[in-house]
Amino acid sequence: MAGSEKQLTSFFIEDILSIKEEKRRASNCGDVKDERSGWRTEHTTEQSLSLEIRTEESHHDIETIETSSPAPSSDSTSAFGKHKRSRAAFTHLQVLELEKKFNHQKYLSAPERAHLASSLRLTETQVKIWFQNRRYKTKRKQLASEYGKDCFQKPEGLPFSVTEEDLCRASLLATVYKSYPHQLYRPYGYDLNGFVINGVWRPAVW
DNA sequence: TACGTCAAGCAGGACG
DNA sequence: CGTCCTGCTTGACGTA
Repeated sequence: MAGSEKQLTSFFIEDILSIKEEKRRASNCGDVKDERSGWRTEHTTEQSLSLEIRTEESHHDIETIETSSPAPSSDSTSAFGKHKRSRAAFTHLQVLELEKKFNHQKYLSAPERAHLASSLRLTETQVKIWFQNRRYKTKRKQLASEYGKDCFQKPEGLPFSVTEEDLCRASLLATVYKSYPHQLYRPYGYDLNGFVINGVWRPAVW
């Protein structure tokens, strides 16, 4: 088994275990997620769906769980008509499948997105936003680690002692203040370890 | 209760 | 002009 495949498999195992643990806690303690938000309880109960997914890696494992993700088209206004934003919580299995797809390709075509959305009982917009956020998250982490590495290579340049964690946090702040040159920004043409053809991410060795 | 995480909102740009 | 992208920001929620 290849290294990356092994890593992916262990990731799936961890996730499945965490799902089981969450289920166990839910059955022991009851649903406490919505204690602080009556609005969310009402909303998600209406929108709750049963999700059944057979993963490619574990064909013997069929998980049926409740998703608390509300459809974005659902009404989320208060009695005063002021918009109140929801925050859908995707299930572990939904995230698992999204991660699996993201691991394979960083960008989805419209048909791929539609297929994934329907198979996960999500909207296409939710899948699109998830991939956008996921790419941004990956980039932030990459920038953080690179920035941290650079700083550790020149410890004499720092006026005080800092940990690697501090540097990672600092680099995140650096992105906020747009510290990297705008000229390096290539919206569609690149990714961390590959490139994009017709909106579909391809690895560098593709 | 402060803080971290993450889905969704928003602005602005590229592209067909 | 519509769609999708990046690069944040916002706000709901979990947790230490």
